[in-house]
Amino acid sequence: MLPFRSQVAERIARHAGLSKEEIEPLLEIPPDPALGHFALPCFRLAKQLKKAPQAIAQELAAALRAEQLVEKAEAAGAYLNLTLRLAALNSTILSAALAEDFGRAIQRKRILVEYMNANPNKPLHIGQARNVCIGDSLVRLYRFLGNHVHAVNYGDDSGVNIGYNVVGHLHYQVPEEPPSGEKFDHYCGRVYTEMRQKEEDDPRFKALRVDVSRKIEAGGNPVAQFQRRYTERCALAQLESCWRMRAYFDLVNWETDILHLQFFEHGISRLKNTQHVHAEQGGQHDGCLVLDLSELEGFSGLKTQAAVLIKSDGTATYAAKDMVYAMWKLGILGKDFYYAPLAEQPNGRWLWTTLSSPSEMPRAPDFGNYDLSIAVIDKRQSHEQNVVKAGLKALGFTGEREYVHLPYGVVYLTPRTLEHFGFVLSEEEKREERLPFASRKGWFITIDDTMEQLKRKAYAESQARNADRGEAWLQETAELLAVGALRFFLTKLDRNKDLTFDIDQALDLEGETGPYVQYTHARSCAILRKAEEQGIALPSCTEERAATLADERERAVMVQLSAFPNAVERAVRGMEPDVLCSYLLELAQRFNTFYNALPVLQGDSREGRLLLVMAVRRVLATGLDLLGIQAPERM
RNA sequence: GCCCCCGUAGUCUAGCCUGGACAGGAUACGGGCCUCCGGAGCCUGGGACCGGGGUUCGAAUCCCCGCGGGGGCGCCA
Repeated sequence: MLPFRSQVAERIARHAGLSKEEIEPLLEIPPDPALGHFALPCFRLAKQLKKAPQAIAQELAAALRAEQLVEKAEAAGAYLNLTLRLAALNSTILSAALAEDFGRAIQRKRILVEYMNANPNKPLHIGQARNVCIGDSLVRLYRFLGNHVHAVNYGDDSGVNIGYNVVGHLHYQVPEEPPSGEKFDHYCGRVYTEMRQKEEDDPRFKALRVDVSRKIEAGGNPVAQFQRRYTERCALAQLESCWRMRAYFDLVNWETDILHLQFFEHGISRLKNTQHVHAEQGGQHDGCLVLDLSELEGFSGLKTQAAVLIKSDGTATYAAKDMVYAMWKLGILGKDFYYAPLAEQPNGRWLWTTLSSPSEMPRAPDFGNYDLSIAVIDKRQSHEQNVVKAGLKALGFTGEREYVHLPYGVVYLTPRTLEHFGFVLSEEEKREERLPFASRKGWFITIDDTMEQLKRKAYAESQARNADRGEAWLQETAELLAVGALRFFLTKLDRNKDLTFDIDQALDLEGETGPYVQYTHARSCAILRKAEEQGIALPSCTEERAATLADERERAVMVQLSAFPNAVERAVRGMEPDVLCSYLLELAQRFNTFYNALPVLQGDSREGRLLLVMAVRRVLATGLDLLGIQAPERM
């Protein structure tokens, strides 16, 4: 927030005969920057001071005019509006905004952000892209604040899904290599669909699949080895889509490693010793190991007051596996994986994989033992995630460490989006406002296809404006604009709200979009470039120069600049990267208004305005980077 | 039956946690703006808080009762 807040509160408090602590929380930023830097609504003081609020505002205004810090003090009805001396205020804001550490903090937590978590047997769709945007932005935000963060993708490679493809390749002569050089995850998706059909047609299929699943879960055999190699390849193809969106990971945790290392047996034996877990005899859960929820908070009124951990056939439920996995995350399991490097990502950061046996590989980063473990999973999983938390609680886990399920709204598709990608809909479906992803019907809008369309559009736009630029530059620019458009589109909406994906909206490059913010950044760069061409040196920040920024449009930008640390803080506190989108749009809008009204390079205020442009450029670039979006100098 | 999330202009949305000045913005529609730093922009016009109570000097915001939409409550994965 604005600097000087507490000084202002202190001065007002002295004149009002109250304490600083009583005044400070009441201070506001006026809705219109022209009104001043701070406002104090005096309604609440009326009772305490036994005066009319309007009178209080007027008396305080008169008294505060004598203050050194204050340029202007006025009463507007019951509001006291204060304008501070610009030299001091502006130079403080500008030098802060121009500094390397603007908005940063010194937090030192160990944090795990687990996201993506797609089944590694098909390409990622744009619903999963929302997950990726939220997850990666959080990783960037936490790191920005100084935390030690690991980004993890959980690979569910033991489910039935995987079995279909493996059976196809091992028993039905489906070639492992994509025939026409198709991207591997897209190929896997097609094979999967074909094998689902094969199971319907061929009575031998199911037995083969059950056998394959058993071997995969047991491990240490050729089928399991084939599966790992195959699944890894598919996951890497999926990760390519993430990398393209500039989302990067540190580790892939494979479910089969959890199985082979017997994490589950180890964790569940500890759960068995708690008073809330018992073997059920008779009733609907006969022969199961269950967690009794009736005495745990948050489950009142449910039909079933118990969660099954181990089924009567001896296998584990998802909730139970998740519980044990959560124990590893928080460092209370007492077991660890083995690790090996898997791939070097485009940003130079190494991606690691878990293993179930020791390797000769170099020492892995210090995975595990997190203070804060965040799992980005859509909100439909809330109940199960509550069961996981209940399990941790039953274990007596109430330490400083925290397990968080970060829910987000479901992504739907508009009918015309499906038609745009060539799917044929029934008349009834066409009339719906939104449709769910339905893999059974093959409705599947992938990140890769959406990115291609975006890139093509951005390319055309950019080419029209930069005819003299080379092909490589155009490609690069179109790519970063496509990423900007997609990530901003998927991030800007309130995390809790359902999102209806419409291709025409997503393809929009005007209005409240990533490219709008990117454009504003390019504009600020253009001014600084022009200054350089004209031999104008970039100024350093002095009070004298800062004091010239007195126009209301300049001040509107200043106020927004000063709010950046607060926007970062709110985005992290609520785990809502969308807050940053709103902030950046507001900053860009205010800057563009300033840009249109006031020339920078001509006139007396050149040095001050250049400082403003420099600061805006920096904050836009920093903010966009926190959303995984590049800030181009030209576009 | 119970629990959770969401209802703001034609459409999409910010503000809600922490109550305060005429509820911001985008899009679509109407009217303007490049002899001047990039028109992916700027200026301008009309258009909205689901309903009813309550608390308060003051409610989009907090509380209660409704209404509407979505999701969840499996030995599924």
